[in-house]
Amino acid sequence: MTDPDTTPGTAAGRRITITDIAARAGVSTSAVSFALNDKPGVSPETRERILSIARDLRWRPHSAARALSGSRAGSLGLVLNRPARTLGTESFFSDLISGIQIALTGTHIGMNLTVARSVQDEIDTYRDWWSGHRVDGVLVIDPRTDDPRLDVLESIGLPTVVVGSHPSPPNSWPTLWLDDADATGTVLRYLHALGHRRIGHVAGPADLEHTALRVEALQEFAHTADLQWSQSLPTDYSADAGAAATRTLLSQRERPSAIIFDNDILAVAGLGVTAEMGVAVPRDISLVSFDDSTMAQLVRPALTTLTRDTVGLGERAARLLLAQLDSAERLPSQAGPPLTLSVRASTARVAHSG
Amino acid sequence: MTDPDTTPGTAAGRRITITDIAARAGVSTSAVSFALNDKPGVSPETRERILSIARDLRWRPHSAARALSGSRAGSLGLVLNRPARTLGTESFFSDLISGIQIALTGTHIGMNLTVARSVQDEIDTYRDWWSGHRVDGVLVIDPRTDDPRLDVLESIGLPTVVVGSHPSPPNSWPTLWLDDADATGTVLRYLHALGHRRIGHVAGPADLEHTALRVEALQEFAHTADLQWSQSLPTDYSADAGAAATRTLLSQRERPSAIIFDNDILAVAGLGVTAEMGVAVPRDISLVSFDDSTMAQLVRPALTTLTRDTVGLGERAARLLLAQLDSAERLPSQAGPPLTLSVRASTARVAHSG
DNA sequence: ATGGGTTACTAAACCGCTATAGTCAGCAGG
DNA sequence: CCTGCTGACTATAGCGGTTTAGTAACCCAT
Repeated sequence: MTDPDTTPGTAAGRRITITDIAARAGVSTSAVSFALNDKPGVSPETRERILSIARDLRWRPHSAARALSGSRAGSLGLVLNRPARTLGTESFFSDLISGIQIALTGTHIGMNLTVARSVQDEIDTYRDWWSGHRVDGVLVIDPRTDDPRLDVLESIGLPTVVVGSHPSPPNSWPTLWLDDADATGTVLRYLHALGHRRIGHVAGPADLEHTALRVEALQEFAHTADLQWSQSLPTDYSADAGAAATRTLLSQRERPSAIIFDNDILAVAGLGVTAEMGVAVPRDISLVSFDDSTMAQLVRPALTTLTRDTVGLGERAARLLLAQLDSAERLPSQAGPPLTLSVRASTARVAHSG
Repeated sequence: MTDPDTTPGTAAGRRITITDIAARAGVSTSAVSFALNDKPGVSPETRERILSIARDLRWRPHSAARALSGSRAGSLGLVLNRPARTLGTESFFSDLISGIQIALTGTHIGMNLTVARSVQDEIDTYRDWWSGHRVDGVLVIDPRTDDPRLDVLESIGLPTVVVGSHPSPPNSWPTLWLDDADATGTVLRYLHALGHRRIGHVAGPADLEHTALRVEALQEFAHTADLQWSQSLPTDYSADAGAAATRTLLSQRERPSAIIFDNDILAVAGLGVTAEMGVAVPRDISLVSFDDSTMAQLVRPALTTLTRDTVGLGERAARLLLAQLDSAERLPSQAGPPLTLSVRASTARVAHSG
């Protein structure tokens, strides 16, 4: 009807483009582009003039136009792939995301997030993101043995940083890794020192790398430290599975004096089972959990946990990915923040049994 | 050196474009575009041929190109703005995100996520997203009284759906709302029926709309149902604040026989305080929590909660936003999924006090 | 046979930005 | 005076789609 630019009250204003800046500065759009991207081809005075106009006009690059003209999508991708139920309860993801965001503030880079329901689903997402030019790189969590996701990411050449439990092989995408075996050793040595010789383990999904590492660490420890008994039971990280596994462990003829849980949900579910079965914590049994969250501190007795700085982990992973985007070669893997033991009320010296 | 297309082993393959499809089908790129977008202008046979080639080639639209020409960014935005600590523990956000993702599967629309540290921060994000054409619309949560975010979103004309506690005023962006006053009434009537006449309330931040509604509902109920005593204490949703508020309530000369918590973190923290102060749940005091999460079910005693389908909420909010994107007018607000009371072990008839 | 209306397509402009090739003035060197 | 070079720009060709304005072929009615 009327010129939308001048119609008062129209909802959406027109966005500022470099053409507007060019017009106002009396130069070509190329000059504006050079100035805004810190490239040679404009005099210092002109550059400053252009920058100040851009600032005045609150100009922001049209991310699609940038992405289209070759360079960057200006976005990182993260796919969450865990049972929906688990997702919400664990603080791991939100902490990780908070950390990523810290790394991203200041840069004009955003984050794309998706929830996948299977590995195949996740792979499809990576493919879509890649062919759709939606993200410049992705963060992959929970690496598996012979992870098909990494093969795909390798083949399409989508820059990746893995958050995992050991350095990635040379010539593959870098990993930010946490030493799960070492952390498990820390817990086991502590329990051993408290006199525990029968140790149960309510583990995560068997195909996750860090599950394997923890299970292995327990087996090895049982061997070298002459435990009387030890057992790892895999779960899907759900509360129900955690409760069931705990019931199984507590129903042994001679029950364990300590149980290690692979995350807080399993641990809290297990704690509920101890109450249900009349086993006192920590008098009759000691509980330790991986993945320290607020929940672990809030339940009674508060849980002894392996604390790790997940926010810092996310931040460092994102920074590593940003660096990888700017690098022609593969960057080396890095060791992530250490896991430390936060001792609370759920662990104690083993009682002299009658 | 050599043609990257034919060089074996090069990491990144070339992306498929509609030009490839057009060449293979022997038609123009326009015809391909028509076919892929279900627009008239191509015969059914040609359309089918084009579609099958696109499928074979695993073509995906270049989101940036689409965004640039078609004016759609192909992405929704969500800004999380709560204390970092809270973020992780509450399942609300992850559930909401899961729901949004459900609504988004199938569409070729993605989700942009950011964490903000203040309202101003959040507003800046919306501005950036809008001028950078990064998102087509946003989901706004936790509306406040006289919310400045909504003013900004209104003025820049960025399509919005609010997740709130009452319908939005006409001619503003639609709200998907949960009836907090009604839900609070449900809890209060139940507690009243159990004989409770002294009811405490550990609330959320005072400037959130739903906090105000709940506080108001309690006051009104206290008046009409002749409670002997009632009090709402605001918190910042943190566990520490929840514990402190609970201590305050339990330190009354004559303490409440029931406490309502505005979310599970507060409730679990409060439950810890009852243990610490030797107040038995539910014998001495009944606890009810809003925002049912796994945590509420896992602690002992399991918490009676107001259960709501947060995943469904996210899904419906996203669908409403998608519909709003396609609509010229403002869509009407909708009532969200109902809140229902899940009674567990933390509530009981009030004991006859001596 | 002519005009008018479909139908099925193609050509080309355009979205905002980047990047390459040109243009032009000014200056140095032979 | 002509050539060559440099610095500061401009013109313009994409990037991969969408969309508008043709256009040619065909059918039907007059």
